[in-house]
Amino acid sequence: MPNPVAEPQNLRRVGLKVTQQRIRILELLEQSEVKHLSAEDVYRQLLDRGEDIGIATVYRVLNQFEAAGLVRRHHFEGGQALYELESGDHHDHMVCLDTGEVIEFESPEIEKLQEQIAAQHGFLLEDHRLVLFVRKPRPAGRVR
Amino acid sequence: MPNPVAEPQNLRRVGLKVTQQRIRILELLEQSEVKHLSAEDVYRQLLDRGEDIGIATVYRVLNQFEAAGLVRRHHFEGGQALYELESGDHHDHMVCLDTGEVIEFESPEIEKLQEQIAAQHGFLLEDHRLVLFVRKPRPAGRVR
DNA sequence: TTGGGTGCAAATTGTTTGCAATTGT
DNA sequence: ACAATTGCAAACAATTTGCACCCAA
Repeated sequence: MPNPVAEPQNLRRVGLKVTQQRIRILELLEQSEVKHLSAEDVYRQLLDRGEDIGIATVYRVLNQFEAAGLVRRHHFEGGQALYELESGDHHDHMVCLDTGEVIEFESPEIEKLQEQIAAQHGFLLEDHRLVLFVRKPRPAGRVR
Repeated sequence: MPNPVAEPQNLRRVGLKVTQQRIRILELLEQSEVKHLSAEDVYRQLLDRGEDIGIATVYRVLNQFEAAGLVRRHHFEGGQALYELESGDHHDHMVCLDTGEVIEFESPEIEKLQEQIAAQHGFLLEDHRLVLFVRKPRPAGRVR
């Protein structure tokens, strides 16, 4: 079975007390269809589920999770930050400009090139952010 | 001579009235040593130069410039957006985690890979954002 | 002259923080 | 029991907006 993230030991492992709220947030991130959620999304969905939680707690917990490496924070387009569960694999994102859909992808080739470029400038690559903004091509022969 | 950006015709070309404020902002972006400035940076520096301008105008003008393709907005780390003159060439950025220094670089190979990846997913690449977070390596043999 | 542009202050949006009450260990 | 965590409301930071006045075309 896949290692479920919303497990008490995962919280203990990173030195966080196992509270209802933290478990609920992890569960939500894990179960959600949409993988990239804003703090507001998390808050609203938990309220909808009948959970008792405050927006401040959501922000605090997401920050702690990020610091602990449990989640990753993104700043695609639009003011708010989006959080996704840190799955371990390094993947980047493609955002459809028409639908807002977020697609994940991996490219070891690009990663390697990034390392090389950093090295060429005398730096060590610690992390990176790559987002492709894309669009469905107009089908051939189809015109407005 | 290199085509100066802070020229009336560049504003007219994109359908914007030629105002003192717009000219001043373009001049500042063009002359500034540091290429990536926040709205606040632009505002303060213009005030320091003795210009009479409001922060709201700076935001409005920078937004118009972005829409017109004259500047590019970035969201590296930290809350605020940074703006840089759109120079035409496609370059990406490397941010030093220790110093905050921003280095620009180009990589046609990475660009090509991006196109391929988008295509593999049935999309057309419209734009992208790539930021490398880097750090100076601890010199060999030197230990804390 | 006149519609776009500006400055000011107030309003929004997204996020953080102080503090008393609550809860996990 | 005791420190960590929570919820609320207030505080913040970055950016946007309403509106009366102003200025480039």
